Amino acid sequence: MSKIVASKNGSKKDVIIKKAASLFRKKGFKGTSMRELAENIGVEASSLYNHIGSKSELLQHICFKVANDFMLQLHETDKSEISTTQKLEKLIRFHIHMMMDGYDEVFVANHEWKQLEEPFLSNFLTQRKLYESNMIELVKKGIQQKEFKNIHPHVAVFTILSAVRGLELWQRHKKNVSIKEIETNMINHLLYGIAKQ
Amino acid sequence: MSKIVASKNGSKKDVIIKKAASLFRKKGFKGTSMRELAENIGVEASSLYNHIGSKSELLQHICFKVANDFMLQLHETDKSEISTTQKLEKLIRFHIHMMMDGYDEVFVANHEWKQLEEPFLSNFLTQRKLYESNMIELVKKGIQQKEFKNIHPHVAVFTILSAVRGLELWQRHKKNVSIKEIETNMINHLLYGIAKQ
DNA sequence: TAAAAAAACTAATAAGTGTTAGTTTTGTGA
DNA sequence: TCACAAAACTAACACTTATTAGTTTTTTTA
Repeated sequence: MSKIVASKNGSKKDVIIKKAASLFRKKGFKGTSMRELAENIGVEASSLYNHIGSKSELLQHICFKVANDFMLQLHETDKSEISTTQKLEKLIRFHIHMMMDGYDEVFVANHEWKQLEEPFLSNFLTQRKLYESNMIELVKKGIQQKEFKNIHPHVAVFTILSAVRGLELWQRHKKNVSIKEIETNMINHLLYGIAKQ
Repeated sequence: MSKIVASKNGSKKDVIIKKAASLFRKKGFKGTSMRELAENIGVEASSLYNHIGSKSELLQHICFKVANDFMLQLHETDKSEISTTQKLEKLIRFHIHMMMDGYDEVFVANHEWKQLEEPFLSNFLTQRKLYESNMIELVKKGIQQKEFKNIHPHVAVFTILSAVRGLELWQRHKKNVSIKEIETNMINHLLYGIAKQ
């Protein structure tokens, strides 16, 4: 019937992946059928296979694109000549912006990676672990340099990662609070706490 | 062949729900088949229907049990005669313990509620929103009473909820860090921050 | 120990899954 | 305008899904 419309900067495959990310977020990977995806694009299910290899391939593409983006930013931040506190702040800000700009993709990478098949599953988990280790090292350095309190680096990193990850929940309130406001408040909260002392 | 073994305090239905929670967490609701669930219990799929009504019913039971537990604790905490900071701390501690004791169930309630069917889906979301509003009010009071800094209550609550929710990620590191240690560190982090000032 | 109830079984249903084969339509460049 | 390639289509595949009906086995009760 209709035809998959390629947007200016992106192949038809990209259009499919974008829509897949949106549906996978809303209904989950297993909860989204290829027929449903096709219908949302305006095409028959079998036509999708002119552009992609398989359903799993879609998930792989989404997950590893996100993982890559975060990894890249981590390395870049690590190299830059700023204080450890500033590095941590920069990373937190990047998380916040990724969550706002690439909501569907980041969400899917966070929640649907379990549905990856081997060897992609192992690969993904390795990358994630590597990312975490790097952040922990950063916090450790901050403690050594007496920029941070004598906290448990592991717990601190997970608390931060979880908090920014929770920005998912913010999509529903986008209208009421500005990104800038969220960003400032969250960084203050995670770095300086909320209690007066 | 074999028979579903009822544990001392729990009907056979409870055994099924417990196993369902475990599988739903590991493989997702849609990713878990009734045959798989049955096999894990040691019984044919059709036999499950002597004890439960449907697959969805299992998810409903898990989600609303968790929602209820949190709601109850919130009300109880609200009534108790302690400072607002202490109330917030008590709630955070409850979240941490729920996550540690009822890991599978809390995880499923957090991640698989989307798969609920109406009217349960709406019902669940309403309850969650109510919980959030109550926490926001608590933080607002803390600010009025000058216990907390002049933060954005909405952002603060979501940051806290997200952080404790992220305790999911801790299951893999249970061996290396004690619960007590996580608890103390996380509360300090969320209330007082990590940066020296 | 006989009757009743509970809970297992086998077998089947109808619907839905991802994916492929083969064919027709559409768009493009010569 | 004609040939070629890209991308749509229809139809089917083999398999899995949740659930039901009907039957047999096991357990409980009297």
